[in-house]
Amino acid sequence: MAERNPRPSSDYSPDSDLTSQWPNFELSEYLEFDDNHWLDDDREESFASKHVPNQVFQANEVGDFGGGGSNFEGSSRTIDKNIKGARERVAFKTKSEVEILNDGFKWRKYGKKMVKNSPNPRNYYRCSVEGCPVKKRVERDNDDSRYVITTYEGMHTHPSSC
DNA sequence: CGTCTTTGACCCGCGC
DNA sequence: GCGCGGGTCAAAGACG
Repeated sequence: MAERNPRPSSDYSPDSDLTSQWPNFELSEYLEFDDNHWLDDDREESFASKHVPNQVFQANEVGDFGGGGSNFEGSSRTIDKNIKGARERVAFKTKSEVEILNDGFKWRKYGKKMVKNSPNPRNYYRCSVEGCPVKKRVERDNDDSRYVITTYEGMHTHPSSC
């Protein structure tokens, strides 16, 4: 475990470099967190009405995830609108070999935990930028280890670059 | 040198 | 009241 991922440290080009790392990852499912009803009891049927049916995002799209816009709320769909608190939760089921999906932000791992429901450990990431209350939870699917479930919590209060 | 990673332990909340 | 689970923080170490 000497090296992790070819991750851009300070400045990277969300054009060619990213393409090198992320040729194209398949966003299998897009979960929306409002209350707490996600793949919990009914699973797919629960979010089947709002999930993205096998949408393939190009590397450019990934860069636009956080680089172009601000957060997912203005880039994807209506994540907020009537959230009672201030902790937006968005979960993405991504098909990728690595769990460190580069969304244009720098994340610092602050904890790892083994969940009983999955043979895979759950990783906790936090935005390296001070003042950014954004937290990320990465967990591998217990059914399909080739899928990674990334849960974003909070909103970025700073631009990913510039 | 600075930054990030890793593991363990601790704490809190909830359930029974 | 106790137990379990989940989540977070901290320190040390390693690497670029």
